[in-house]
Amino acid sequence: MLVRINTAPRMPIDGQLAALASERMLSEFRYRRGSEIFGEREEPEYVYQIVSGAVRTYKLLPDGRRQINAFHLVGDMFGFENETTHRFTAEAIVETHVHLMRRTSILEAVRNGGAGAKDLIKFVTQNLQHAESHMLLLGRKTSLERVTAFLLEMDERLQHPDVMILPMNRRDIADYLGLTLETVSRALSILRDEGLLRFDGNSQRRLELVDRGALAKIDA
Amino acid sequence: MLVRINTAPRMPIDGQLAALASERMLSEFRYRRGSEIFGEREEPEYVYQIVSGAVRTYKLLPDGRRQINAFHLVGDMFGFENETTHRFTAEAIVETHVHLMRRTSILEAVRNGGAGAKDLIKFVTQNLQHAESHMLLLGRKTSLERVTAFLLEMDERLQHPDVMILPMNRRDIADYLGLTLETVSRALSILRDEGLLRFDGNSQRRLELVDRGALAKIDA
DNA sequence: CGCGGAGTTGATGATCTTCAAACATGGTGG
DNA sequence: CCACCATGTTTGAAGATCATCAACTCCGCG
Repeated sequence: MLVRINTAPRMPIDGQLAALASERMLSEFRYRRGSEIFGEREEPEYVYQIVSGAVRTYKLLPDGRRQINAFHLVGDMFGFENETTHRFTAEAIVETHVHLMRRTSILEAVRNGGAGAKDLIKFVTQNLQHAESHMLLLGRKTSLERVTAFLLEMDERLQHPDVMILPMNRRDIADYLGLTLETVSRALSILRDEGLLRFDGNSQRRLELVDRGALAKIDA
Repeated sequence: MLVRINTAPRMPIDGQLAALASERMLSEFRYRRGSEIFGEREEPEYVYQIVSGAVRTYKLLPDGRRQINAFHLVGDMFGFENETTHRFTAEAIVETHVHLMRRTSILEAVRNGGAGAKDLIKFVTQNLQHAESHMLLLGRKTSLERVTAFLLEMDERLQHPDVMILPMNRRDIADYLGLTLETVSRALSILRDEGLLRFDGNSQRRLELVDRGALAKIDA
């Protein structure tokens, strides 16, 4: 049996602003694992689309508590701002290649009243929808439900691969779900012990969802 | 000394879509305290602007856990959807008067490429920004920080009244902050005991922020 | 191989929730 | 106009979940 994994074939680029993107693309850029792409409160200059790799965007509290807002995977666009400052910090989770385009050229396209405006509304709306369902998760779900929801979200975004390869570590997952890394680890162990989930071979980053139906039932 | 309170003078209507709204307004409508304005998964027909009163929008989990997404106050618009279903339920917290306009007429305005598109992007972006900072609150702040943040948010939205009159009860606040009503009550008691906050007269819904600076320091 | 980051697991503890009871508030009708 | 009642709020005690602290193991990489 052929095993699909989620790294090998580069996924088709499908961001809502793809048309704008490809027309206005400036250049490709590479970020090393862990490096910052832009910082919170910086002035936005570019909009980014991921060619390969993965990115986390997050906010920090003064004492260092971190809330990861979103993970951005291959094909995703991020970094767009209407306002004059970024609302997040963005970092490459692994070595990441992106396409850059100038923010101003996107804004211009919107001003010129083309299809750009509608695409942009859709883009922002999708971010909003994600944030809304994430608020429900953060405000009201248990740790087991959160971790399950995370797995199902990744599964869907990676198009249900046989083996899911997670680019992020347990701390990233924890900071996305409003938990600690230990709690994430324990939840994964429970799901594994219940047979809903299998770690692939030796790696704790490669996992296989054995029973998506049962997982969906856990995620309230 | 003259005491400003936040109910008396009807605030100027200032939603981002106000221009569209006033042009296309259909009619005024009244909702009784506690009544549903629209339900999650319903097809959106109208966009609403609050003339008087207050509205909560929320999502429910199957077992009844509730996450209130936002409170909408006088002048605020809500209920706009790009998609074909509402993503929330909306209920009147107190007796509420709204202006209705047809959703389709807004969409039309956007399609026609007027100023509508830009206003709409701004509107959706502001909702997104609110959701993003609320994710940080829900994922990473303590109960005392959450309640403090709530008070400061309301204070600002009501334009720093001397006496803040909250339309919502403790359970609503709790479901907004991802807490229980008891925890909210305890946090308010702490803030009162520390002298940062005063209950006005007998009512637990009328309160005065005595030391906004100290409150801002608590809200990390 | 061995080193260091990452992950798991266990023990303990803090915060928040749950359960419970008492009290306050504001609207209603006698 | 005031007593009454439903609803809302506070406070306390006990319990659950998740966080913290700690030790150990695993894995990937040089």
